[in-house]
Amino acid sequence: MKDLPPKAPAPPEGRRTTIVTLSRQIGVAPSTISRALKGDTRISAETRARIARLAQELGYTPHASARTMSSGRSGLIGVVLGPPTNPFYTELLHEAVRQAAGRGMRLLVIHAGAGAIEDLTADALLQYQVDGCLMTSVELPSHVGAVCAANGVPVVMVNRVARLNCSAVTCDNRFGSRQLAELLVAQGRRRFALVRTSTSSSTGQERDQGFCEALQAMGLAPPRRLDGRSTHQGGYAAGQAIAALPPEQRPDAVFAVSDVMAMGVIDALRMAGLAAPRDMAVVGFDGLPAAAWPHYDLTTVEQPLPAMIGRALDLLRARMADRGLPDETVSLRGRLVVRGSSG
Amino acid sequence: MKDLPPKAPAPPEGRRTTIVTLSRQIGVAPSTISRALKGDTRISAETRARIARLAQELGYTPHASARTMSSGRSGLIGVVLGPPTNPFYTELLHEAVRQAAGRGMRLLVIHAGAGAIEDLTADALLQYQVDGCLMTSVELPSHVGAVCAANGVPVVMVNRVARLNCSAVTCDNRFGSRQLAELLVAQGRRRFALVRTSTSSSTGQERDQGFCEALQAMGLAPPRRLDGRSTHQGGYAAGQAIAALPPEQRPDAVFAVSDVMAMGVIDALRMAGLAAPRDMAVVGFDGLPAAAWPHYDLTTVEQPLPAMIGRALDLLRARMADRGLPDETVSLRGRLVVRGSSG
DNA sequence: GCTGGATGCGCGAACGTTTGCGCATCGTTG
DNA sequence: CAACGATGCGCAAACGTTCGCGCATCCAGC
Repeated sequence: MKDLPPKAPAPPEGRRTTIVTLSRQIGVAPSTISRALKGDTRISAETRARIARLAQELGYTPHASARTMSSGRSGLIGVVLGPPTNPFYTELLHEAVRQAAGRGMRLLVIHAGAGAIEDLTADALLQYQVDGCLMTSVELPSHVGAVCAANGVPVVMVNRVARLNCSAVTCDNRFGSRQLAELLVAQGRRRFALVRTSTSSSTGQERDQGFCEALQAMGLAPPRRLDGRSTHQGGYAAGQAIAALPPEQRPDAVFAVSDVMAMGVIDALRMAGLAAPRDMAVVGFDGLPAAAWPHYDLTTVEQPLPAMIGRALDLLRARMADRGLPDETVSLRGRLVVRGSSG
Repeated sequence: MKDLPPKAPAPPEGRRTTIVTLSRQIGVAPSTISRALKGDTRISAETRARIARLAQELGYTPHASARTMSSGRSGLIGVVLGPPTNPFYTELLHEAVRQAAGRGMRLLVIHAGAGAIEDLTADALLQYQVDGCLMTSVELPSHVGAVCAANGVPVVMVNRVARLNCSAVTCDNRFGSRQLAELLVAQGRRRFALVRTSTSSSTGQERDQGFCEALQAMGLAPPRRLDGRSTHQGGYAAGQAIAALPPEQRPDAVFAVSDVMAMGVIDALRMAGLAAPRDMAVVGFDGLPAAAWPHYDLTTVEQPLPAMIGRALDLLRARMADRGLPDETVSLRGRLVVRGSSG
């Protein structure tokens, strides 16, 4: 099924090429076609080859709905996406689309954005018989979770710890934050500020805690905490607040628990005439492409997004094949990327 | 079908509630249930009410695949999304998700990113019988277009002029750019630079032309052109190049044909010790939320995204109902948003 | 020559919905 | 009183796949 020749986009005849079309032309039963195309070895290699050839010649494409009807599997993965204010979700979606295609899965966007999910929206899960669900939103999409649980649809949370009955894939937030703390301390920084998230984001909490524990372990005072609301604007506001502090109270290092907030901090500092790392080190977490821009040159922990999505899809696939597999939580270590902003 | 009460997430019995379940309980034929739920007036109002009540009680949800099989319509809209480097596409996706849900449509992500679309990916269009396709990518997704055309799937391009046989919804790029040119000239700017896109993006071309025509009409010299590659980084590089010019050759105004590049320009200027609008006015196009940040305070033309998506979905819906409607191109005027960066 | 297992394939039901057509029943009109 | 048009609903055939069985055919072994 690899390098196909040009391939006629559509059979000239009005009707779609189906398994029955093929079966008649070859002279075997439709069930044989179905099995052959799946590579069932009970069908002779020769017959399989003939069928594959004809299928390609006629531009046969399986009808997903028909398959869903009879097999119960749709090949669809429902996706619940976080708000557009954090580019991380955009990266995540792109990676998910890319990897899903390679596994014969498609992404059905159930919901995108910050708001809660309406019942009507969540119904898509049932209507389209999604095989699994990928959730990335920071907020807990209550109804979707309930629907999935009630219908045995496996759920995997990405970048968020599991709630309800579901699996999860996250970056090792504590470890990453500890690395950042240790880096900063090694650079000589001693007075810390932490820009946290306001929502009950588990990811934010873990990064917060990991950082503080590391400071404590090194015998340092806990950081001054500011709310960054998970957005650039929130980080900007926090940066302004920090810049407005009298110099003797100013931290010499700022950890924003997500890159997008760290960028806000940097921009605010710069507007106030301060610069990272000259006046203050700034570090983030996520590993957004933008963190690498010379403008930010942000030290951060890069989440292993490809690996995370890969594991998430694998977890889903395993649970589609065998509901009843226990929930699983996977934590992957990110990569500390030291750039200029940390001094 | 509005304010539903809590609604049992799933019927306790193992099997899904179908139209047949309902028909048996009510004592009418399945076809009657089907018609009643669609509000067919051939079914008496009383029967319809009874059916609606039971359906809700049992938590009936139509089976999308079954519907697709028999009616040929899937309720799915294929989406081809541009690269993650331009936040505009993220905004677009979110708006599309929001509006599609309200119309009983769902979004199936066919492809996301900058690269060309593989045949295997495009096959999803056929497999899932998408009713229509929304394309936003800057690049021309050749194969998808061909597949759609060959199978009578209506296509609407958003933020891109029509090619092949399809409709399109765009912002009035020429008009918007002209407004920007006139604004800048009114502010006393005379020496212009234009940061354009390298790809053969129709949108970029139109904005470029609109701006230049306006300058010409006002008797001014054409702008110096730089390539911004449609990314922040590209804009940044262009900004660096501009900042590196000897002062007497420097433009006093820069038009980047998309906000994301304009932001790159601003960041580069700032890094070089220059500032907008003090040393140079900078304006963009798109109306990204980020343009409003105090950090950028970017004058721009805001694309009427909600209206654009709305029109796009309406165009699709009309063409699903009646293939054979002629292709249509809709151009909507954006709103000039004057902020600080234009001086 | 008969049993026994591969090997290779066909039969037919099932999945849940839509939809064209047709058939009662009822009230109205000529 | 017969003919007739509404009104309200049922019948049954699709739609394209999958999958549990079951049935030939063939070859080997006793």
